[in-house]
Amino acid sequence: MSVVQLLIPEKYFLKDPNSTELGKKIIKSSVQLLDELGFEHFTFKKLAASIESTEASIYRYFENKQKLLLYLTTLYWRWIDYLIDIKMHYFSDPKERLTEIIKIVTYKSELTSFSESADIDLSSLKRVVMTESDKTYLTKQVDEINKEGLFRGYKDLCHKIALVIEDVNPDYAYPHAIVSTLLEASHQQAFFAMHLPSLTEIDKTQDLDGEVYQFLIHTLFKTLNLD
Amino acid sequence: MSVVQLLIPEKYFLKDPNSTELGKKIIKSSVQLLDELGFEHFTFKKLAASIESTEASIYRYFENKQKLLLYLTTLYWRWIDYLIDIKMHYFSDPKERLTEIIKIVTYKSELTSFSESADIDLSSLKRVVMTESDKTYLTKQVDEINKEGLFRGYKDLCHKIALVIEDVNPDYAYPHAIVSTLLEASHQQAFFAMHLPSLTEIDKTQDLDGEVYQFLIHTLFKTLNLD
DNA sequence: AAAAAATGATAGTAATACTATCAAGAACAA
DNA sequence: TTGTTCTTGATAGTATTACTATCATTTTTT
Repeated sequence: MSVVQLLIPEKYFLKDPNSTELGKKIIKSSVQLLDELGFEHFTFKKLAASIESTEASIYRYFENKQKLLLYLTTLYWRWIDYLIDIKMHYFSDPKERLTEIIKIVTYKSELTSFSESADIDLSSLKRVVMTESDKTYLTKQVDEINKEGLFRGYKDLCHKIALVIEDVNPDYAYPHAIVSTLLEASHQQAFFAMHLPSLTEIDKTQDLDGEVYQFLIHTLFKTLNLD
Repeated sequence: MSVVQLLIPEKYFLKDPNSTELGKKIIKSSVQLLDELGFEHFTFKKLAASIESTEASIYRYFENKQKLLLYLTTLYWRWIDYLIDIKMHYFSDPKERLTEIIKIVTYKSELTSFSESADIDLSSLKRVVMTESDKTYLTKQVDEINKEGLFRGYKDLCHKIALVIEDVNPDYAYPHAIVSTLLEASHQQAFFAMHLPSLTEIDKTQDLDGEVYQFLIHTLFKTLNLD
């Protein structure tokens, strides 16, 4: 089994967490703790305690918890991006390609074939991205963070999928808008199914991922006239 | 000109901010300050300073800033809900009704005819809802808050619109899901246009509200087979 | 005029989000 | 092998936040 290294550029950290044992522990444990506590109650002090290190040591890797979250979400999107690249080798029909992309984005099971040096629990990471990733940009510092290039991972992914959409329907006017809408919806609808069920028909007692997939495919195909 | 009183039930506050002058100042100023600082940097201490009162006094009205945000977002959704009720008197064709609803949701100018005893800047409130409202539910306390009934305003609105969708196309399987998706999208796409333009075709240098409207209408009508 | 309610003033606490300093141990190079 | 550098740990300290509590004063109600 091959080990994939997703390269995260250095603008995300002060010291590369992938370069040391402590760094890898920070990544692995932060995913767990974020999943458990949520971003608001997650602190570097608690993280330090959980890996038997110190606050000061963690601050040597990441400027603050926002940057750490940015690192983790970027890792997630880069990895989805990578999975898409691989699958695209096996499908050339743009309609099929679109279907496969939506599968990768929605199904937990599509994620498993990934292993990083700091072996991260991917279900946890997905839950963290689902619940916390919007907070990376819904802040007064968006423009600043954007200038530093820290939303690159998400933007690249969005653009990659938009190109497939242009391929399938060159007349459609909103390829990027529909991609960003549906990427967000994929997380939101799953979240609603679990916590605010009256906002969606998707039923958590059924096959949640499958239902989200059906909803997204239906919306996308109708919108792009692919039926 | 008639003054509309939107009733916000008492579960949102400790003391009704609409019942006193100080309370109205709290509401009015909190919208301004939230717009200016963002939720993370907004504190009751700063709010107290801005209205020349004290932290302790504000805590007599609201348990904490999350509850205050919940109050404000509910005010916003209730008011959209109310505007829809009015407009529905003038339109009986469900397709037209849908169009009018999307207009209310997207266009700033549709909001103006509202005046509350604590005269709130509606453009500010809309910006606050756009940027901060997701944070009311993206938290570990969702279920608890939901049990208290504090998402009622948003859920009621979503259901009201879903009924119109069922009216226009009884065979469509996801009325609530598409409504929650597009309500979220209406804010997100405007936010992206302003801060992360590569995620959308919507152009802030053009008529932003109008373009969001076009995108939503297109997506909705295609999805529901209304063309 | 008395009672009750609302507000202000002040103080205090635990937790958060850092920054700084110094010592100890590991790795690595000459 | 010794010396140097790099990494981590230990500890301390600061400003701010998110509250809670108490008591005095002002305003409103009866």
